[in-house]
Amino acid sequence: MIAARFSRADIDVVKAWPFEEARRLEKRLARMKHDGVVLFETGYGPSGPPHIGTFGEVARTTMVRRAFELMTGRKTRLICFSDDMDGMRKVPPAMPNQELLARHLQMPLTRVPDPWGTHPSFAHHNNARLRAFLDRFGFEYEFMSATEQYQSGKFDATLIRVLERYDAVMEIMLPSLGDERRETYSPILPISPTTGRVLYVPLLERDAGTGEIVFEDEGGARVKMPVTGGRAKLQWKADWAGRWLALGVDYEMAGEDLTESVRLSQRIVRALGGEPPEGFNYQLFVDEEGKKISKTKGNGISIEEWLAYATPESLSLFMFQNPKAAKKLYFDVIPKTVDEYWGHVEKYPGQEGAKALDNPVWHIHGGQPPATTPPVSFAMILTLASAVGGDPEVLKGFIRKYRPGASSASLAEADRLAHYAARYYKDRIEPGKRFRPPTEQERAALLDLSSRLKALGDGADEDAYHTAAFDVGKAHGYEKNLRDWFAAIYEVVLGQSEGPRMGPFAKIYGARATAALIEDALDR
RNA sequence: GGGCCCGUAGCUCAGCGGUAGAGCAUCUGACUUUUAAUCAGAGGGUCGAUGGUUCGAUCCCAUCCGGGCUCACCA
Repeated sequence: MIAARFSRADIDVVKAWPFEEARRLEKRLARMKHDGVVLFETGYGPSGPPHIGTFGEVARTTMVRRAFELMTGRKTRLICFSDDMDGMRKVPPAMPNQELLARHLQMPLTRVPDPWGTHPSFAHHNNARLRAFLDRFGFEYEFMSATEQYQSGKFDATLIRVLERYDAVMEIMLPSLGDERRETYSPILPISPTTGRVLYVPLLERDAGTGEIVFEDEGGARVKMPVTGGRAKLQWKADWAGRWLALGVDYEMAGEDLTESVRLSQRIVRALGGEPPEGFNYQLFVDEEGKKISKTKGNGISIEEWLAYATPESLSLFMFQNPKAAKKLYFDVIPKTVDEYWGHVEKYPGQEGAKALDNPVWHIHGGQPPATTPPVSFAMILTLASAVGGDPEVLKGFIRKYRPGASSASLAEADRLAHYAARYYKDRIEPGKRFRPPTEQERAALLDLSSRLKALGDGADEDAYHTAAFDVGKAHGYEKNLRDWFAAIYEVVLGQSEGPRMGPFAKIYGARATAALIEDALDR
């Protein structure tokens, strides 16, 4: 259906990065003579809630996936893999039941009780949050749990393979380790049969033939047991490599902070006889000053904040743009990104072939961008909000005044934006408002305007209010410079230097309400 | 210090071998009951710097400068 619009020639010249990625993936598959279902993966660590980086990774991976599907017509899957068998290294702060968590340190996250008591484990709780999070954006994916994979035996063959290629794996890993860890390192971590903790202990003996290892358990006993069936797991870089091999992952991207890990995991998977997936390192986000975003410092913005003030599509656009550059993630980019998104939506229907495929909205919507745009820009709604305050209903009224001919679908989009704008105004603009006191001349004129508005009442025509505003200005000495009069209204009453046309404003906001606004300002 | 990534107009980005582009922002003009609408127009970049390859480089190569990440442990 979608493909009918684009020829192979179009697709071959598209420059948009998801297509560049798809081309690299296509080459990999050709090299491997791989003609099955193509597997994309993203990883998630369930020791905390999903965050903006989680969104970015899934969104960007999905963009590559859709480009690849269009390019090749092949079947694909996206696995969101949760590392929920990892041991809990430390108690995550800001959570209930700290002492309960503390008692389960080093245990697999699926063995740690849920501090909120709503799920079978801490990991189950966070996994559920991940899924709810991804579902909220409509991502198409399959969730996969490390614990389930290990326990089901899906990774058994890979664990045995690690035993077989143990020396090669160690040779890759050891140079990357510090002296202390080098002494005790093992790519295979047994789960203690007595305490249930993930053990970071050396393997005293190993037998690839029987699949058994010998290690010193907590308490000092020498234990011999098989690595299979969830009794042991792989450690980090070997784990990643093992997963690629066991699942047959074809594409996975990672943050640039993981560049070195990716390199090592690639070498390991080769040592195990596999082929590393295609993928690239996207850059991390920075704050307005170009500094790394850290949760403890609280710089930059969180996904919750972005979605409080703007649409998910705008966030997707942000993720689409320039993934190889360290992008500045701060408040001022939000409104801009929202309007850029609509600009791209507007252009899309008029674009053909490669041009359309280069358009970010093709990628944001997996080839099916919406046809409707709001009748006013988000910037416009924000300025409106800054004049009339953060009441979405009032904003909606204004939008209909500004664009009487707008379709209902278009207005629905604007209404959605109005709610974001209202919130943005209340949190970000209103606190910074500065009202100046009126001069005596202005005070008299504003009082006059207030009483005339009250006299006209709420039912009058907007022209009547507008005329009143001009009459008052003329009557109070502004006949030659009415601009100053209006500026005075905005600065004294609205706390800003510019504002809306007074007639429509009074009509929609209400004549009495406007009068009250003026009187409040004079009482300030 | 080593490795990887990035550096195009005020901002966000596109262009990736053939006389510098878009959106937003800014400024000007029009609409004469406004100053956020709308329309028309303008200014603004030695494409981080320097060398090299080429008839020709923002685009290729080298070096340098600036920024980010990474080089105990954990993931």
